[in-house]
Amino acid sequence: MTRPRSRRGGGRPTIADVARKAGVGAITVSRALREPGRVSEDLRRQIQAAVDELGYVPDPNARALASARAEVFGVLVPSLTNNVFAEVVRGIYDSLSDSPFRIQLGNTHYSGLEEERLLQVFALQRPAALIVAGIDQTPLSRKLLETAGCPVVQVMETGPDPVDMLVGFSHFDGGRTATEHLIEMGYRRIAFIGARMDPRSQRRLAGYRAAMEAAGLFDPRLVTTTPLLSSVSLGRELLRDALAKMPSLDGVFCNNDDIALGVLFECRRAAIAVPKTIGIVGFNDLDMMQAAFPSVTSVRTHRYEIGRRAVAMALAAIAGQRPQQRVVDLGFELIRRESTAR
Amino acid sequence: MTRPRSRRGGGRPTIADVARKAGVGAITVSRALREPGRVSEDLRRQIQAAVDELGYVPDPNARALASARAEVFGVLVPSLTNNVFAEVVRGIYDSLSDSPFRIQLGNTHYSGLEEERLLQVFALQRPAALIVAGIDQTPLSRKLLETAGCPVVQVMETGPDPVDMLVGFSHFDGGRTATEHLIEMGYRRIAFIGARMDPRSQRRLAGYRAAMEAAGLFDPRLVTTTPLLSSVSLGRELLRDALAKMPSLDGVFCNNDDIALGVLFECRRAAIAVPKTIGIVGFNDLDMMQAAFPSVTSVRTHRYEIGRRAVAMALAAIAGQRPQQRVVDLGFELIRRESTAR
DNA sequence: CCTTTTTATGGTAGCGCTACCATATTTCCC
DNA sequence: GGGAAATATGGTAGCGCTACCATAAAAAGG
Repeated sequence: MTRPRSRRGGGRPTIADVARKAGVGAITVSRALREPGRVSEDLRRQIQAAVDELGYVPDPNARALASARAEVFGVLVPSLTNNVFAEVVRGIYDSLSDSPFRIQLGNTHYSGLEEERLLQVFALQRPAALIVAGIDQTPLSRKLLETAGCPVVQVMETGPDPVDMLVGFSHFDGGRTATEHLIEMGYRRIAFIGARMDPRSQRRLAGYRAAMEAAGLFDPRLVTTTPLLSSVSLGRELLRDALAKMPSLDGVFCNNDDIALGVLFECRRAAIAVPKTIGIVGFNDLDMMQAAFPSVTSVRTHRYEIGRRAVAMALAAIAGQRPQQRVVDLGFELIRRESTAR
Repeated sequence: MTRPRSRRGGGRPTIADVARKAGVGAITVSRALREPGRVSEDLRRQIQAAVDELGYVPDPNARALASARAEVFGVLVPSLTNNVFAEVVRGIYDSLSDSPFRIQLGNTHYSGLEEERLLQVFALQRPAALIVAGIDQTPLSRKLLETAGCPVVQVMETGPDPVDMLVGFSHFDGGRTATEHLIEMGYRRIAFIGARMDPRSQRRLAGYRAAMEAAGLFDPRLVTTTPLLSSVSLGRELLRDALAKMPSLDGVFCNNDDIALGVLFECRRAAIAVPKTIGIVGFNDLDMMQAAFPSVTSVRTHRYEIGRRAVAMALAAIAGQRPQQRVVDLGFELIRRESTAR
């Protein structure tokens, strides 16, 4: 006579096994595990003993089906290889590693359509929370987020109109601050060089432009952009392009640190003195900016902290707490280094 | 009178709705979606029409519960910010984006214990396949992989005894080839500099040592390592340490490209000529190695391809095909550049 | 002391899907 | 043309868990 239970399953103990062993109902086991406060001290101990003895672990799939809510955070980022998002994701992972929540990571490849597709897939799982990069969702994506029925945290930016919650900083201000620093250090013909001109890069460019116009220095020929993905090599090429258009440029604000490093290498290869002839500012302040020779001025952003804060806000919302502030601006810092020390 | 169905669910159409609309049994709908070949052309069309009209999408949680198998690939990597693993993960994501499989990503932080913990969590979901970095699992991890009941692909290395399948290359050979290149170019007091000495780095070091000993050049004072995580800044520090121990060194084989870049920057800062006074070789050949000035010789590894191949092998195994080869060596290439062109 | 409210526990009925088996229906073969 | 084998479809019974409601026991209130 074979035991009828676990006909297909791998024979793992189920909640019924625990209930039998502890001499209680299955539902009480379920409660003891999820809401210990609602079960008497006595039974709780008995149940815990049975759980330990059998090595019972709840099946996440059964749980998700029965409760129509999976213990999953959906996370959507535009890139997995870009160090910036890798840091945000790391902050999210670290913050969730001690919680029961798993992470469902999606890569939108900077595509709104792909973001819509992934949000649709993610919604099927009824996630406990959604974390998405940026605030420029398509109308459909925004509707999907609004109707997801779970806390939503947009990250990396600030803005006036979050779907639910928002953690980040102002890319416009970052771009303006970087440019003002170059102006302050005496540079005048300051170029903007940017690859992968996503909305955040566009706002950095807008900040650059605002600073340049305020100083009466703006000239459209100073701006060199491309939709290609950022890379160090691309930074080299873009500086060559920028110099071809405007041989007299004396400063560069780079969209990000990869580009800045490429610009630095190209300057050295072309024997252009940094910071004497050309000043360079990057964005994000990756570790290598500090190590470079000359070290490179950059706008430090708090990417890891953005990930952590996003999770903290989502967890609070799941626990039913309304946040003090739905929009958190974590700011940035200009780190002055040799590349602009004229 | 309220409709009893979708008591808790969000009112999404279920397989029963589709079956009713198409005038068939629920199980036939299920089959039409999963094994179209087993359902007649006629019904398939009817069912497809009903699916389209209702916008039906199967519930992954219900599917996982009923079939005791989730459409999930578990992926375990030691780091999310290390570009090397980010590329592997990108290859995995890209290969799975058109499949029904989701990805469950875990970060072991280079810890065997954490790997065990994550494997235990992942196993609960009964994933369709597991992809793990490295071949140095703890005995418990190895047992968990063997009893997971799904295809397992270890990646990043080659080796004699895979749990199931294996895609990668020989780090020992990579280290030896890099070192032999330096010897061939006339360098003699060649240092090894390495951070985060995980098993793969250890094997690169072993390859270095083999090449040095074969040439009668090995000296333990040439080896500088640290368990700290790799970074460009750390590369600078380690070169200083290495020079303090052995001021006459004339070549450096670096554990990875971040370290190599740090070494390059430190050389420039200390006005040490590269490649004249010191030759530098990195490992992985990140884009920036080509862009650097001077450009840096490195061992190119096929990280994205490793991810793609791992998925291809896993999918084949899921489809019931026994692989031609359980171990795939994707090799590497030494890319010679200015940093060793004495 | 007898209601009314609260607290603690359990039973039942699914969540939406698929494994398993049963039942036609068709095709094949000698 | 009759029986075996293959093909096509459906019914039933769960997968392991939790929402919902019911009930019993204890606490509170007058």
